Amino acid sequence: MHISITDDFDLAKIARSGQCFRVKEFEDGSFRFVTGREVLYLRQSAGGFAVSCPEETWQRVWGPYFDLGRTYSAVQKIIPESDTYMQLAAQEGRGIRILRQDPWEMLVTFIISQRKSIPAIQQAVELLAERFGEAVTTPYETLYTFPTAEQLAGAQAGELAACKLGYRVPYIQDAVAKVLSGQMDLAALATLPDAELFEKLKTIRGVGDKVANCICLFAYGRMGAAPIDTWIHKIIAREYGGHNPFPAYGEHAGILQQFAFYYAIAHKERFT
DNA sequence: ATGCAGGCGGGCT
DNA sequence: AGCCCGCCTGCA
Repeated sequence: MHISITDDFDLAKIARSGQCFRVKEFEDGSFRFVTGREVLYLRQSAGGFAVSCPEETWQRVWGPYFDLGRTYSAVQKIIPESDTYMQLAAQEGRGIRILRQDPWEMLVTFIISQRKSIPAIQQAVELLAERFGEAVTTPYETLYTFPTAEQLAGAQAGELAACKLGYRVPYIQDAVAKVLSGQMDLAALATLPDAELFEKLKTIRGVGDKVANCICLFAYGRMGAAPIDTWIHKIIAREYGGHNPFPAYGEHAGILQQFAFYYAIAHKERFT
């Protein structure tokens, strides 16, 4: 099927923006995204995109996933002239979207992410999926779903450790236990105000400010959440004299944070 | 080879 | 409340 997207939308930038760890970029310029049991292949073609799913699935699953209901081009215009770094970052990051991903997957993935590089995170997530997820076969490949809490519940600590989770194993076990017991109802959390959602997520071991903000932003679409990782920390120190510029951007903070992050990793030399 | 990579928990002040 | 240290593991 062929679709058109009029707003800012750049697959390569989205794939490299560090918010999703299971996206695959093929040599012919096409991309693969996975959420739940749904797998999407798409590539840019003549004024739009060729997508592997039917219209119904695109509307129901992938439109929300790519946050197509929001106009990202408008965000470019709200940055004041005085914020020169953000102007630059927003220009460079134009086309990135904040993906609306599965809360459970984000919870586990961002617990894993601490003290790991992006390739290392990807590796651990793939190992988890291969060992505990379910196989899904497409015309192009066989891949594995991200394991549910139920699927991880039976895992021995040693099996989790074999997925290169290291000291995070008890954190993942705590997340599994809290979700299975109903103590942490991830679907119900969607109705909570931002601050309450944030605090509730932090009751899981291994979830601190940064990880909780990532989950708020990438799973619950809380655009005011602006996670401060080492790169954003460097940006604040180096470009803003230690003053965090993101809170002042309110409900645009999360999107701008993502632009700022993308700019930093694309120009590492400027921050090292 | 020390230090670091998209932090966090626990103990201390 | 804020600071410091240790921590699985892979990599340069």
